[in-house]
Amino acid sequence: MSVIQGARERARTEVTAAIKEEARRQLASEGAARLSLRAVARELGMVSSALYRYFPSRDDLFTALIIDAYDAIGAAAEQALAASAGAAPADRWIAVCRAARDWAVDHPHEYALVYGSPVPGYGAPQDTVVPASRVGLALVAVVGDAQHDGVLGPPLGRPLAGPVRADAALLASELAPDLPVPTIAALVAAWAQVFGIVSFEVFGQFNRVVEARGPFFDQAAAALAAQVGLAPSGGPPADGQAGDGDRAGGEQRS
Amino acid sequence: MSVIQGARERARTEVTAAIKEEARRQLASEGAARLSLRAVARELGMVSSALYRYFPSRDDLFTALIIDAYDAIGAAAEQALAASAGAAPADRWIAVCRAARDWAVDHPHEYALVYGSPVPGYGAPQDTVVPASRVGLALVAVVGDAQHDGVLGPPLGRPLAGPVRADAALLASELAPDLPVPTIAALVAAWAQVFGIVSFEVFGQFNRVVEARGPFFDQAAAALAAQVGLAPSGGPPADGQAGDGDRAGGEQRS
DNA sequence: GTCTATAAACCGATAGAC
DNA sequence: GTCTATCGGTTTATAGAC
Repeated sequence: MSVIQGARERARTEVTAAIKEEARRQLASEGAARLSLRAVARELGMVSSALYRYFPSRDDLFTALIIDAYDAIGAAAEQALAASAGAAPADRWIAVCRAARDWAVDHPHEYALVYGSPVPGYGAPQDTVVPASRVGLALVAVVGDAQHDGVLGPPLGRPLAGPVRADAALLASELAPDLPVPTIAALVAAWAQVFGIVSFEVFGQFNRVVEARGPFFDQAAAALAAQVGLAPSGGPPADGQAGDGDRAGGEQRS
Repeated sequence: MSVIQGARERARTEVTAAIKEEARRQLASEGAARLSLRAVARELGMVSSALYRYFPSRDDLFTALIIDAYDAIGAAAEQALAASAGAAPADRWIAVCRAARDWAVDHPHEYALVYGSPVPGYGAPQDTVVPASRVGLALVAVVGDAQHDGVLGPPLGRPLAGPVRADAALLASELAPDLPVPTIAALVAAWAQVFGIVSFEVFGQFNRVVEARGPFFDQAAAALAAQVGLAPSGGPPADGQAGDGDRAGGEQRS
């Protein structure tokens, strides 16, 4: 790639980034379903048709935003995974969960784009599935490392029903052949449950119910760690009263 | 109310119901954010301005749909609660959770309306908060009945951090003064976690991951029952053959 | 790759006759 | 309480000049 082409490419990359950035702003004010190419162009001082040189259709812009969101929350989780290397498995689990939750709280509209209601008429293309799996794989990695270190206990819960076991066995063969099948089943459930807490917080279901949301989340994440077989590391957090900096404020910021 | 007024009222009720019914159809095809009064009117053979006699604004139609959805899923949960009276607490818990999940799977768009991404620009009025609490209260009732029967154990998990305890204590005083505070905290977490599994199923996150979704849900609900202190009733569902699934590991008192 | 112009729709909400 | 008509916007997407 020549220098001139490099410059051209760079300009294109910058415009593409600006479009996505403005689109994310509109995600906040209008929601995914009403994201409008024209409005994005207007705000950027462009004309609507110019956008089509960057994104052939509204759905393509959409897909780019979705992939970016999955990658961002996945990167946050992976960063916590790496930063916690060597720590007690239950603490690593909590750290990874917490990283995903913190990203979601900081980016509620992008979170809604990927973990909220599907947008009718939009079918996620195949390109989204790998980014979509990153948080889950970070959780698998925590458990896999614990297993490797010989400190993984059995998951809590009753024996698996046949069809559940079959699903889990298939998953295990694909992404973590060394983990016991019941552990995989517990992991999948815990994965969904973590996002249940995050969604309740981000989508406002905890309004007037849970105020200390950070500590509450950590408490629930710790219980989920135990559920998948990660032994608690010892004492509770710092139990103190001092807030962890969480406000209880409204769920929508712009 | 006279007979004539009764007839007039009835007609009004029927039109109102027809509007909501058509609006629910559009919820499915367009999503909440794009629900359009004009389109509803068009489909009903009315003129758009006529709708304003029934719903003063789009947001009011919205609110009605939301309340209906909360009431429907709440009624499903309450019906399972009543139908399971006398059964083992863990089984009642699973039945109530399963009723909510089944309703959600049968009504994905209404479910998305209330448990999915908030619609930007719409602020839920106070009228929605009582209906919104019905499923949660059904779960509280299961645990409260178990406590009343003396078969409620301690919740799993570590001791509560101070702020979490404070929130839970306030909630307990409002809706279940007889339940231990840690139980309330575990209940709130379990409540959110149940909906996490439901949302992952309804919103497509389980595609190509979990296929046996009913049994998987029951498995997870059973684990959550144990988490809030409801002892398992005995054997696994029916289906399970030889499990290497291991039972409860170390119990951590709270 | 940005522009103008255009097609062919759509929207919420209101005024005022009947 | 339904109608017509209207205000003042909005949208996706394309054609074709530059």
